[in-house]
Amino acid sequence: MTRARVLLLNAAIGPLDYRVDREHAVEPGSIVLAPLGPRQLAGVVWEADRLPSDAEVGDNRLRPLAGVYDLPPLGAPLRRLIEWTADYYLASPASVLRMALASASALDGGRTTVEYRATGAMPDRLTPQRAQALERIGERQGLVRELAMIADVSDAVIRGLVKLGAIEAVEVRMDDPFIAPDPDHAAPALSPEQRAAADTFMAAVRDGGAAPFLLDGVTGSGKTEVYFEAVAEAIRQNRQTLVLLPEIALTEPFLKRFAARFGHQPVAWHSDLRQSQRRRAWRAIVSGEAKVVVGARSALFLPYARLGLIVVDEAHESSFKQEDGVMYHARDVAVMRGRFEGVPVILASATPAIETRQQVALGHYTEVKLPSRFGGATMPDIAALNLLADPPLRGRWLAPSLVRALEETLERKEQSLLFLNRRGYAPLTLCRTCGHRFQCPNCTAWMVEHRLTARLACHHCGHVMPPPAACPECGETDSLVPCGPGVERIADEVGALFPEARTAIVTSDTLWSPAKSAEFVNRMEAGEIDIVIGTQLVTKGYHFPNLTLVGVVDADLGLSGGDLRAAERSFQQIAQVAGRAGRGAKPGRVLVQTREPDAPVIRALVSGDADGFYAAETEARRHANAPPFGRFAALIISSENLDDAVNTARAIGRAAPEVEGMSVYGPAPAPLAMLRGRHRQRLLVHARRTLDVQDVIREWLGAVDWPKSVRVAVDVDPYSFV
DNA sequence: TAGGACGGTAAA
DNA sequence: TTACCGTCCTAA
Repeated sequence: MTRARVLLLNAAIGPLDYRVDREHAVEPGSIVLAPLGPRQLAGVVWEADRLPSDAEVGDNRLRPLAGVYDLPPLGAPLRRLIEWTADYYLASPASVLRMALASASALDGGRTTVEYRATGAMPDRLTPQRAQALERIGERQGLVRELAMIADVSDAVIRGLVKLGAIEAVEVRMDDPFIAPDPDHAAPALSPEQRAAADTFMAAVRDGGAAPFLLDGVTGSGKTEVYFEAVAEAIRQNRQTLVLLPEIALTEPFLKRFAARFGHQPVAWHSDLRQSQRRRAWRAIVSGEAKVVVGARSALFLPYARLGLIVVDEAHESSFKQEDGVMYHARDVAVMRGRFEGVPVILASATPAIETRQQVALGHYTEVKLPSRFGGATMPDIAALNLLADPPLRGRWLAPSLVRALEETLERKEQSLLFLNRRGYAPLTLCRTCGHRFQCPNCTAWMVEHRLTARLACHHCGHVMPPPAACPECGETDSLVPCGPGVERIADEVGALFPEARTAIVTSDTLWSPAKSAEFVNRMEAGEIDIVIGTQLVTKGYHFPNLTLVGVVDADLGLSGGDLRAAERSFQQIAQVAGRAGRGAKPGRVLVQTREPDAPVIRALVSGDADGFYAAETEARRHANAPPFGRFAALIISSENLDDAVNTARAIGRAAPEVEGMSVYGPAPAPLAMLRGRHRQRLLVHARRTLDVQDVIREWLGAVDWPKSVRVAVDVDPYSFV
């Protein structure tokens, strides 16, 4: 008898054994439907055939599989990736598998409809209507009503012919096929530097085999054009390409750019797809029809039929780190998938992460450099503005010299960008009389005032309230003051300074849909905007040749807090936003407002000494045994009940094993002590690189029990320490 | 004693 | 995760 070990789409249970009946042929990877208790669940065969009839569950207790889907089995490399991800990030294999089978409705088949066409057979009794119908229909195919219309007979005549076998029903796929991009549609003229880089990647795609690359090119160097050549090569080889982008908001400009190069858009994959779009995309990916897929990190686990290349664009972005559910880092998992599938992986960035640079230094990744801007554009000139020496007016945030620069840029009819990584109008509302601060009831966070939508909002849980007229504490009216600036407040300031200037606020609040994003790009390109005020959303991906001035409103913002990556992240963010300036023929200028012009980050940005900055940061990390030289894991213990969370965290802390090369800190309230109504405690594990922390933690947590209401999540290689 | 809330556990 | 079962409690 045949046994199959099946991994079900149920995060709470491991693989279960089933009986495979004769009518079902399965192999490892087959997507099947299996009975579980009173229900049926989709799953994937993990092992088949040669399973021993183990004593644990005897043959007689096995239930038969309910069915096998008419889909290609998941390949061995993907199954291995699922196992590796579950193992490394301490997640259940089923929760990783769910990302691969991301669309339950796609398993059942694409959307179809039934049409009718003549079979060529003549009915026994050929009435005049029937003869007329068959003659006029000819080779045509359509719905009953359409055929009746064409033949100018009633529906009943057509249905009669169907019954007699003169017309047959055919199932027709309703999803339009995706049009394949054309690798030779509009191949650009590349600089010699770009050509050499492109040739390297094209050779890697042609030769196949795992090969991680770091494409390290300054902002405006034309990295996209270079990896597009690798994509073109993959298309020619009839292999699929996956391009990962850090944010959905970036897909829209990317799709445009891709279509200009390849004649057609790639297949998009992200969490905002409608169910029908998701099903259509999933099936196209599985069949191999989708030649190029561009997506957010979740596209990484899809079952590509013939994967040939993975590109991770803006690979340094921390949004590649998933912060809930399976807490994986898409950049790192992409490299693993490339290894298992035996395909090249290109990590593209102007400001690569220290972890990635270290892989290059160790010889694990090949670095390909583009040290100069494309088309003769020069790197922008970056200067620090000391806010202590040249302070803004009271109640203002733009220093006089930045205001002058904006004025000059306006006079030249060029565009400016003001960068502040804070959504809304003001991050805190305070009562001047009693000192009351508006805090989110569910989170340890202030309520942020949003004037555009007229409300206070929590950026962590989405809690909103109308703007208060009076202080809820002391009842005082006219006593509430907004503290600190957000982009909306800067936009107000710009409006007051330059009433004639046309401004646009660019944040996830204003560019919440692809259409809004496209509209912004169009207005920018048409010169209908003079000054953009934006959050980190505008720091990457955009290419506006007439944008020549970038102002960083508060460079010190990212440096506060004890995050081990704070300096690196500040550097990347400011370097990226600075990179928006002067990408065309006109030179760019960048003014960075700071209270600490002598901080290493600011000095590095102004002097352009990225290498020196990275070298010092790397040395500091090495000294502190921080990643990539040592490793961290965070245990987050959360519960709606504070005592339960605290007690469980203490119990876990007490059970911490003594392991050579590993220290455990805490428990202590997690940096966000309350989030979405749950109290959070944290233990931090710091270990040497070579230690198998996952194994230690698995064993450690396996020996501790906690109430059902308490959730314990492990964040391996955590990114957020704040 | 019926019926509901709760907690533990099996699901192959 | 979901379904089911036993236990305990309350209302009748």
